[in-house]
Amino acid sequence: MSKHRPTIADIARRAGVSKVAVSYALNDRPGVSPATRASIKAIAEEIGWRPNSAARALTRARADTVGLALSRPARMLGVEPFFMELISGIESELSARGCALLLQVVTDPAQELEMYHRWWGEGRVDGVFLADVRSPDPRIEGVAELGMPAVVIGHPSAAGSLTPVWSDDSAALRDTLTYLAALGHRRVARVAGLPELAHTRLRDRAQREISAELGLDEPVVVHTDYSGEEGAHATRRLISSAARPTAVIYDNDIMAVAGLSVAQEMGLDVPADLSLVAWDDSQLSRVVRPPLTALSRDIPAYGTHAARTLLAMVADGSAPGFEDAAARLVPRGSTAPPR
Amino acid sequence: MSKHRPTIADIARRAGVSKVAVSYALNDRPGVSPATRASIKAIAEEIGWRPNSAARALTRARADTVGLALSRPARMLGVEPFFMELISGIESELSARGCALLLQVVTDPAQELEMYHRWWGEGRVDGVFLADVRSPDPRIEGVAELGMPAVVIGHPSAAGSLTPVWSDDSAALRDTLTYLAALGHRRVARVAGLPELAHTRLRDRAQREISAELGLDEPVVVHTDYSGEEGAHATRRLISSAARPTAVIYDNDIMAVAGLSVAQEMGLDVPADLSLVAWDDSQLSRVVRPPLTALSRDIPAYGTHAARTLLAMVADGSAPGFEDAAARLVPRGSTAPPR
DNA sequence: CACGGGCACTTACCCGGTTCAGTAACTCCG
DNA sequence: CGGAGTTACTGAACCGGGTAAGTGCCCGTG
Repeated sequence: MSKHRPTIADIARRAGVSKVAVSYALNDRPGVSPATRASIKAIAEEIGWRPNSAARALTRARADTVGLALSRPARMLGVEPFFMELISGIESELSARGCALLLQVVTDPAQELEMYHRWWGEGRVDGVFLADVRSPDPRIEGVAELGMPAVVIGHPSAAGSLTPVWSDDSAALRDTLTYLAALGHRRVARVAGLPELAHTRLRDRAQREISAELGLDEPVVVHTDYSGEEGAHATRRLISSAARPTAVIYDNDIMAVAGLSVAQEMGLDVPADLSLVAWDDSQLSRVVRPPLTALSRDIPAYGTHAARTLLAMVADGSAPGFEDAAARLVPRGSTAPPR
Repeated sequence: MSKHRPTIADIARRAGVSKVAVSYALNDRPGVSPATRASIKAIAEEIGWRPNSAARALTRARADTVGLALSRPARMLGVEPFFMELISGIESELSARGCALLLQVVTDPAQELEMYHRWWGEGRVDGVFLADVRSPDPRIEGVAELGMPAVVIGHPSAAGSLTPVWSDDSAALRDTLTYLAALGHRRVARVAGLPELAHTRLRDRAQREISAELGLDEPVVVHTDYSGEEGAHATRRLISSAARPTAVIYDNDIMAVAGLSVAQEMGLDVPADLSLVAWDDSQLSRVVRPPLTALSRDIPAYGTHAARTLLAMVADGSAPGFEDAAARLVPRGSTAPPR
């Protein structure tokens, strides 16, 4: 067997036609007789021909690849199931359309933007996803300037001129606070994520407004880096504070689990003494005791929608944003009326 | 500003030389005077030129990309921090060498092999990683046949003719069992992962052999799908069995946490009534009460070594395998002498 | 039976960067 | 001062596909 991958020239030689005829035949374009087309396809199949993606990218100016750079420290990435689930959802849509995902883990947003410059300049990708949007976020303007198709995974208010795919955190928070208020809670605190992230700020504001509306106390919000350690620390502080909250909402599940452990360790009964809600549901929420009441959403579907939107942008030059379903509150054993 | 990305022809025109001179200048190859080289580089910098990766791949027959396809169901992926940490480690090495990572989540190994066929046939990747090796695993032979550089993330015994990068699970298990034996445990069970995975089998065998050596009881091993649910279920069964184990080793941390919850729910005191050990450490192990004794390893470093090995294979055609450090036992509050 | 038109296929050239084989001009040396 | 060797650079071809613009050939038709 020859050591080189077969090309259309090889097929053309075998079929006794020009390589143009082969190209037409394989791309199902008119200009070849059915008989020739069939024989060309048979030969292609037989020698295991695949179109060289580089050659194709060169003429079509399409890479059939989209990029995702994540700017979180490595230790943070393992922690949250969110990204893996998002990626698997993105993938399922991409692979169905023969598109690949280029992934890069970087340490900061500046480096991420530089990555996008490189990818775009090198023609490696047709578009990118932007996650973990900050406010303000230099990536937004940077990517917009490049004219590269991009989908922001986050609220429109933070997406600038780019196309957003988002879910309504405010509605989810309203459900949760309404539920907690109905149970009789008045002091609902929140252990939030990184304060520089746009969605953290949006949640902060929504919580203040909705709390006021519902007649709850002004909420105490503690910002963390999403790690279990900081979640535990924040919980300890909240429990020890003068106006101890009767319910706490955590911006991810690892912090909620950490909070649960801390509360139990400090002799509190969950949910009688303290109710806990985890934002984003995972197996973790279900395996601890009591199981955690959680804000559940279909993250793979979220990724799928983002991918679909990005592919539409690449194909048509633009695409409408997409609002995904809001997270759904799943009450479990960690919430109850306060004592 | 022109709508097209600048090419070396643009630079050549501006510099008043041929595009060949530009190519030589930009690649630091002899054949251009220092003055010309400098001016060409300045122009390239000024107009923001980047080499088109497709064009480059076409001539050099190098994609500067390696692939990783993961064949686990989506819901499984989010659960384990392992892959995200591995990927971030792989990335850090790749990006330092200007290489990209193509990621694909597929549903089964057959599809994964098909993916590798496609990638290789299309010239999209220079090599791939193989994770979650089964025994037997059709991917091993399939990839070997293609002649595609590949690194197996797993034990040499399962890697066939491919190059392995692995860590010694047997040594880690020996440390753990020796430690538990020293504490006085005799019935040490294990809640293991998928039985079809080669490393699960290796651990199973090692556990039997080492247990016998140390004079422990023949170990009970329950296989699961790595999910918290099955971990909880397995733990319930073990606790309810006639010969209840006094210590349990879990093949991942989510199952260990699930097991901890189940044990506590069933009224057992951890560690007095039941000692627990988690294989692979994460934040999770530290935030629960008691914190879990864990087999800790530097997973990003593992990924880095795998990437380094693969890049060496791509460059030189072959590379020696690499044995990474074995997991280190980190004793925490979940292990103690049996009552 | 000449002519328009469609079919099946080819020739020629492009994409963007690399490589090989020149070719002038300039330097060195006997 | 002629020939060898070096330097700085260029033209043409190539990688593996794609597209635009032909070119014969057969067919139907007025």
